[in-house]
Amino acid sequence: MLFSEFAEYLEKMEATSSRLALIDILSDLFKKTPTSEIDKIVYLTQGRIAPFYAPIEIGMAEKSVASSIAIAYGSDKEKVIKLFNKLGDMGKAAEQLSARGPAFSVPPASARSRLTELRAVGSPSSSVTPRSSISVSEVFEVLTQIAKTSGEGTVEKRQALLSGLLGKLDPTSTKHLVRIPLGNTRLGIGDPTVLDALATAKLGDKSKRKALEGAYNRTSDLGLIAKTLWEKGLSGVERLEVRVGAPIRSELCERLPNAQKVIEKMSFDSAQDKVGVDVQYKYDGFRVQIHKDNDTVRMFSRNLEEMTHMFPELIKATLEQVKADTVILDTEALAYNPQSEEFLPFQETTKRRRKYGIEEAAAKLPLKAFAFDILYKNGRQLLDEPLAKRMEMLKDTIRDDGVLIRTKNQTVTEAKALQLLLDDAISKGLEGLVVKRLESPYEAGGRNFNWVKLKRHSDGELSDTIDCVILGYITGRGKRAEFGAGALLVGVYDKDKDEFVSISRIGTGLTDEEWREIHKRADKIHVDHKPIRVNSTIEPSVWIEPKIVIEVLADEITRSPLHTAGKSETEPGYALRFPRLVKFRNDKKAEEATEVSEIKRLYELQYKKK
DNA sequence: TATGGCTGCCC
DNA sequence: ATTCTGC
DNA sequence: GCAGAATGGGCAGCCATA
Repeated sequence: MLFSEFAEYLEKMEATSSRLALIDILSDLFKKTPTSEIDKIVYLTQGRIAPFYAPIEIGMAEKSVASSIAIAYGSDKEKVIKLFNKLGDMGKAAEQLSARGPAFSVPPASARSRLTELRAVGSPSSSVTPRSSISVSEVFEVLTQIAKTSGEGTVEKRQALLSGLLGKLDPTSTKHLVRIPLGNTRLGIGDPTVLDALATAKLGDKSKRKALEGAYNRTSDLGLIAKTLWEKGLSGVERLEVRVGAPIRSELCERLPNAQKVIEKMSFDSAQDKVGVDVQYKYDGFRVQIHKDNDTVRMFSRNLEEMTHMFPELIKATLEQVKADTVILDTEALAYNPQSEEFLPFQETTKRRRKYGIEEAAAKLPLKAFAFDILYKNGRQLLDEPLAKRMEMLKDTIRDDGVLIRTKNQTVTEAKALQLLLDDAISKGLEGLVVKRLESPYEAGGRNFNWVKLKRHSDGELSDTIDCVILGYITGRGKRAEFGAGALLVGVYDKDKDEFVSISRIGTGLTDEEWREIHKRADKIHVDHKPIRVNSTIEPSVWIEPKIVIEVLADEITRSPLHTAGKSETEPGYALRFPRLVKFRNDKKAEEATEVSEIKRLYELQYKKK
C-alpha cells in the first residue's frame, strides 16, 4: 500500500470522533491491507514500529523532528518550533511548511546524500521516486533504520533519514508521518479500537473482539495478533498462548476516593450478595513481572520493558525462594534501608532502574519485592482462576524468607474495617491500599473495578493542599492549543527574599472552559520578561504578573533539581509529585500563598510516622 | 573530560 | 501518575 | 463506564559540544 493512501485513512480518522465510525474507517483500511503489511500498519497507526516490549525506540522527538522538518523544507529549527508552538502539533507544522516550502524537488545537500541510501534500502528500483509514491513498507523500513542508528553522528543521520522521507511525501502524508516518531497520532485510536477494527475487518463484526483481546493480553503484541489473524484466522489467534519469558499485560487499578465508596462498589458478587473484598498494602515502588523458567529468570516493567539485568538480587531470590519449575509472578519492588528496615521514597528506588553500576546501586539500595499475584505455574496459565485461588497458590509457591515477600492480605466486609486498615497503612508510611474482588480473574491489560486503589490523599480530607501563585503559562498541544494555555507554571512565596519561587507546573484539574478563562485572565497581566520578584529557571511561554492564586493538591513533596522553591547554593529545591489544581483562590493575594518555610515543614513531616 | 540537551520510561 | 470529556 | 488525550516530577543513558 502507498503511504499516501494510508495517510488518507488517517486523515479521515482524525476528523472523526465517534468510536463506531472510527472502527469502520480503520477496518476498511485493514481490509485493504495485505498480510505482508498488516503488522506494520497496526504498529504505525499507534505511532510505533514495534510492540511495547521490544527494545526498539525511534529516538527522535520534538526537537530532532523539528530539525528534520527544517532540513526538508529549507527552514530552520527555531522557526519550526515556533510554528509548532502556535499550532500545537508538529504534524500540522510539517504539513504547512511542506505545502508552501520550496524543497520537494531540491532537498538540501545534507539530506540529498542520504536519499540515495534510502532508496537502496527501501526499493529495488533505482529510478527517481516520484513524490508520494512511497509504500508503507518503505516508510516502515526507514523508521526502522532510524531506530537502529547509534554511535557518533546518530543525530545527524537520523535527521537526514527523516527529512529524506519528508521531501518525498505530499503534505497530508508528512503530517501523519511526523506524528509517528512522536508516538502521538492524535487519532482517537487506542488498543481497544484497533482490536474492534481487526475483528470487524476479518470476522465480520466486533463480536469476536474478546477473543482477540485475550490473545493480546497473553502475548502483548498487537502486530502479532493482526498477522496471525491474517495468516491463520481466528483459531490461530486463539492458539496464541502465554509463554514464560514473554511479558503479559499488567492488570491495573481504578481509583475510588474513600473506604465507603469502595465497599459500596465492590463488596457485592454477581448475584448481588454481600461478599468480602481482598485488601493489601500498596507499596510505592515499581511493578516487576518475574518470569522463572527453570534456571532462567527474566523481569519486565509495568509497560513490559525488559528489566532483568537491573535486579540481580531478585533473580537470586526467585531461584532460591520459588518452589516451582516455571512461574510468572506479579510484584512491586522497592528499596529499603537495611539498618532501619524502612522503605525508601520512590525517588531513591527509581535509581535502581539503570544499565550500568548495577552492583554498586544494589549494595546501596537493596530491594524487597512484594509478590501479590501468580499468573502461571508449572506449565499452566492461571489468568482465569479467581483471585482467591491464585492467592492460595501463591502461598504454596513462595518460601517467604528473603528478598521476595508474599504480600499479606485479608478479607474485609465493612467500610469501618477498611478505613482502619487505610489509617494503618498511612501510619506505616505506605502509599495506601489496593482492594480486589476475590472472585475476579486476572484481567491482563484491564483497568476496571476488580482492582481499586485507595490512596492517602484521595479524599482530599487531609489539608495537604498548597496555595500557589501562577507565574506564567505554557502553550498547549493538541486540543489544548486552541485554549491558548496547556499548563501553568506555579510558585510559592519566599518571605525572606520577598520573591516567588517555582515549585511545579500544573497540567490537570481544569476543565476546558477553565483553561480558556485562565488564558484570558493571564493575558491581561502578561509581561515581556520574567518579573523581578520571580525566581525560576523554568521559562514558561508567557510570563505573567504573580497575582493569581490557585489551590493545588499533590501526593508528595519531593526534592527537586529544577525548581527554585527552597533552593540554595548547596540545597536542591522542592517540587510537587502528581500536582493538580483543585480550585481558584480569588480571595487570596499572591503574598498570601503558601510560604517556602511551610513547604519545608510539610516535607519534613511527611516522612515522620504518625 | 565535563556538561547540557534531549529522549524514554518509571511513577 | 491525575484529570477531563465524548460517546 | 470505557477509551482516549491532555498534562505532572524526575531518573539514567546517549550524543554533541565546550
